[in-house]
Amino acid sequence: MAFFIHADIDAFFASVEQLDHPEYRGKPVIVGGLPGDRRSVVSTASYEARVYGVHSAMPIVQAVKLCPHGIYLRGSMARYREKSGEVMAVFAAFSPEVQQLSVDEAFLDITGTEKLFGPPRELAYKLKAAVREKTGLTVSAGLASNKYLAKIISGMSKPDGLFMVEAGGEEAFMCSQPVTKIWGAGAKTQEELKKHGFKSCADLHRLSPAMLASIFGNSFGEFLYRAVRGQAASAFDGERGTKSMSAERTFPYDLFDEFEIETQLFNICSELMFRLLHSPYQSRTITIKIRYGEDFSTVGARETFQTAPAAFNELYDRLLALFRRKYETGRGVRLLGAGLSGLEEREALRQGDLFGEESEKERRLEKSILAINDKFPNAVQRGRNWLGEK
DNA sequence: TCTGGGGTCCTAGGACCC
DNA sequence: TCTGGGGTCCTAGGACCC
Repeated sequence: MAFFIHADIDAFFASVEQLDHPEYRGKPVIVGGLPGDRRSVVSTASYEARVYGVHSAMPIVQAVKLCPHGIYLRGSMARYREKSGEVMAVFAAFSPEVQQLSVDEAFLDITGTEKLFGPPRELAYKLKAAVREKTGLTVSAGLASNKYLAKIISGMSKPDGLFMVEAGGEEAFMCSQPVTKIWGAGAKTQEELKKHGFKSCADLHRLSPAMLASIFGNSFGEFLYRAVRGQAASAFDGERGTKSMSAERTFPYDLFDEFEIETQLFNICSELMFRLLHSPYQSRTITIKIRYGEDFSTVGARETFQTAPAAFNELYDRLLALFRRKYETGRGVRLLGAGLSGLEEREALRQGDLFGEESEKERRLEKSILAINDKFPNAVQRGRNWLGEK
């Protein structure tokens, strides 16, 4: 009998800050931005802050109104990644198969670990205790016969929670839940469900696959059919290699000056190239993304080339050309982004690269330039600004 | 109170080839 | 003289998640 745990670190970013700064403990901590930061949103709020109604994705300005005396922080991803690694290492001691879903959560396949750690509930207690002892953090756990259900129930008794659905009880459990608990049905789908009068999962459970497909489409209909039976585990199956890479920036104020916009594109491109060169990937498909300030509308453009860009300049030239084609001159730019998709392992691509050696030299040169840029973030930007000043 | 940044997957339509 | 289907690759946009 297969069994899984979904383990989720409680209020992760905020908890790390409280761990690193004892003076923050017991106080409302809000990670995501400082009170003056326009257009920032809350990334994580500590439980002390949630009491005031502050939650993830809320604009910082709104959080400040609800909780003016809170401790506001921009946060440090490098630190969180480090701490995440510590927690994942603890997970790995309890299961040979740990599937990390994001920086703060993972599935553990605990099938057949009974002899080592006892029955699932006992293992979960040991796991939680070990995480707390080794890292100072608390996790909430969901235990079920499949990943999908484990994921749904790990959030049912936060923080420091443990919730289990016994084998055989999956369907009955889901039917007792409102449709809002369906993971994978977000705001738009909830609206749609409400419109049709579906309140609980039991309402959906009554429908045939064909009926669900006619309302929600084949793919999503099938997903819902399985979800309300507590069986949508396949949502987490399959290979999970990296498929795309992107960088984007929202500006505190809309940008109107074309030179400034293109300078920002240059910076975003540098960041993307830096990450690309530190990855094993290469890509022939580039994407740009523009969000206009006046109506928050977002447009994108994509182009696939015969070859992957061999050098930074080539990537930038391609992105710039695509941007100029798409951008409606005169409109204020709120967000600018660049991305690479259809990522392939670099070696495979290099086979068809006639100028492999030349490119390799250029790549090495650029790697060092970008490394300098990484240490002195404004060096490259200054260069471009200087070039641009008449 | 306007609404981040990094991803994944799905849909729909067009181009092109057989 | 009008018009098949299937497959593949590509683009734009949107829903969703943490």
